[in-house]
Amino acid sequence: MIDIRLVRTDFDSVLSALRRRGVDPGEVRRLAALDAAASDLVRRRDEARAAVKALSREVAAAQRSGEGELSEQLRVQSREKGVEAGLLEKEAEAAAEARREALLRLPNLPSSEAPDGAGPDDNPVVRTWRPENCSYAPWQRVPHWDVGRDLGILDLESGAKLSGSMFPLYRGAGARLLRALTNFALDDHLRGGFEEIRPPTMVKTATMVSTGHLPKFSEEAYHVERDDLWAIPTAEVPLTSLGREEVLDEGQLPMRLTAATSCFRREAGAAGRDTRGLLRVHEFDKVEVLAYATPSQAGDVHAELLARAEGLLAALGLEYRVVDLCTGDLGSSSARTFDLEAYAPGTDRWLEVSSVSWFSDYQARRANIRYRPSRGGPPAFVHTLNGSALAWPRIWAALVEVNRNADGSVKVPDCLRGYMGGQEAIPAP
RNA sequence: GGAGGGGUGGCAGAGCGGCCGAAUGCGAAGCUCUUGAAAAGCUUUGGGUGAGAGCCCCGGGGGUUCGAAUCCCUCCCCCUCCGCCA
Repeated sequence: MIDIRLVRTDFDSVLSALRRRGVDPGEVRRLAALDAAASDLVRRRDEARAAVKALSREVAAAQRSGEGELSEQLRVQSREKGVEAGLLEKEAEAAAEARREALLRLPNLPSSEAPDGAGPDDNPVVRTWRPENCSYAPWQRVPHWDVGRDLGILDLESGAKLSGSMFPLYRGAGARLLRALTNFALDDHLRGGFEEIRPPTMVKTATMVSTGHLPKFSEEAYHVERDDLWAIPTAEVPLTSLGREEVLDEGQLPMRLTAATSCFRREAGAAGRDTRGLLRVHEFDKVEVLAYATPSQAGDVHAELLARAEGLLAALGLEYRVVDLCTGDLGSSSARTFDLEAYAPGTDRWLEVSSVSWFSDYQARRANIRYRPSRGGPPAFVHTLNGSALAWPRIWAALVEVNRNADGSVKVPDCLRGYMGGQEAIPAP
């Protein structure tokens, strides 16, 4: 959530920043009004409570000095004040709740550097990278579901038999390729100074709420009712919640974390889209990078996370482009996001394989993640950043399409061979 | 799953229903002393909100009371033992 004090002290800039992302100015004005009402009630409630406390002390004093009658009078007065305070308390709570709801509805202020735009079509491509001698021959124009089936490394039918459509099953070298990708990426991030985490994949409701995945997106997540646990849609959920209610030392920042987990998405809103192959699946593996940083570090860390994801794509030899999400397409928690899209020649599409976001203090405020400045002073909210590096099904798809040889076999990228027992290619049957 | 024990400030650890937002110790910061350091002594040292006075926070929520860290209910979490188990 954004800082309510900004709404009080700098209303106009909040208004214009949110207007860039298409927020109705009326929403912001309504929030300001709710805030004023809530503050007023809090003040009146506190005055009533202060009176109760003062009277209570007088009751005690009167009792000590044996003035029974006076004590009884004061007791009655205090009780009346207490009733008044109780009523004001209820009102103040309701007002605070209304304010909180309005506040939670507002998205983050976009970074001043985020490009303006109304939707996905307005996202500028900031750069494109391609390997040397990059070209696509006819035998690379085969979609991965055909390549995978022909080589016996992707068995979508069996996945569907076990769990339903959009639950892929990889086998043989296909499964090993996934494992290689995960080890390759984790090792790379370890060398970059990241701490490897293996978090739980099922989390409590409170954990989903603190990252903003609930209640808004409950339709998108798998829920185990008996135990009231949620299957994580991304490792961002447990990793961001790691810092929940914590006060970190500034010396620990930036704190860099990486985790490989399965991710689960119901894709309820995307029924019928991308139903073929690996473009959209209910369960997939992903390596995530995440950082907590001070506000002054955040810009560099954002660039660092982006560079890591790009580095992996380049090492894998995939042509990719970097897209700067415009204000109309930015996720609601994010101040700035770069998407990475890899080119898959067989399906002839740019596949979103990573999303690298800077959330400023929006998530940290909601999850209460702070740091203690080493120069002293009160704890301040950290900035959170995260990125996928990378999401494997689409990478897997792009890889088998790009690396398909004329004879139907698929070349294993150099960087993965060590993780594949030296295997240079997945042979055609 | 069964039986017990426990959740208090950065940590450890006290706390008859009424100067308790909280003793004490450790840790940390500042100062004095010292060539410097150690030691010693003195001082300071939780968070939220608010312009401030104030108000709130002793695992979460609710209740009793003029007044709750302290009493009651409830939920959560942790620990020990037993059982089961990859």
